[in-house]
Amino acid sequence: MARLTRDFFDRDTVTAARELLGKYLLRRTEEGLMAGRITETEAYVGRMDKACHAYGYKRTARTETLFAQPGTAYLYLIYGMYHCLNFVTEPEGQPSAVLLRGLEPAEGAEQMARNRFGYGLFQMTAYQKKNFLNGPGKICQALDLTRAQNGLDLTVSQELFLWDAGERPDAIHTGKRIGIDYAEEAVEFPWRFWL
DNA sequence: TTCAGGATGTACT
DNA sequence: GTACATCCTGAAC
Repeated sequence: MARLTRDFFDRDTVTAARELLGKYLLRRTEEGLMAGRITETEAYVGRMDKACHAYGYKRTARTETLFAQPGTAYLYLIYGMYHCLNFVTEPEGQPSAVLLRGLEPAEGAEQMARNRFGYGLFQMTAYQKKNFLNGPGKICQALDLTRAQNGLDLTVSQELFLWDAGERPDAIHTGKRIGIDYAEEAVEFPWRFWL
């Protein structure tokens, strides 16, 4: 029962991606507190992974955050209209991160629904309920996360952080990552994890 | 339930 | 100019 600290992120990215399953993401805004249980993640390792924005230590304005200290939030705009949230891992200077792909609502679901659809839980269709937070863009939309949160230190921030509630996930599934068909041999890396 | 197509803007070549 | 760690809609099955 504690906040995740620097040492949680300061290690092998694939291990961190697995360990994040079952942990809680907390988001505080003026509208209140929102929280969700992490159900799906992916690992990205710049050192040798062609799917990573910082592959081969490529340094640009966008990838700069990936080189930051572990426990930093990396957010970027994708397809011109969505955002993706990542947690930077490994020692500073090793550009690596875990992408958040799935969340199970735990607190503030009403607000998440409003952020996502413009109306409350009660008015959501069955289809919308089933596909509520099962994608990186959906999560950022629900939690009101944009590039404004890029670079946040998750170990000290009061608006975005992670929490270990002491739960032990039972079965962890493993598979290929989504949406990286351009990444050649890295397409096959089994670096996607879900409950 | 699956699939194709379009939306939309920024980063990088 | 091209590609992109996505999502939604509508049509076909």
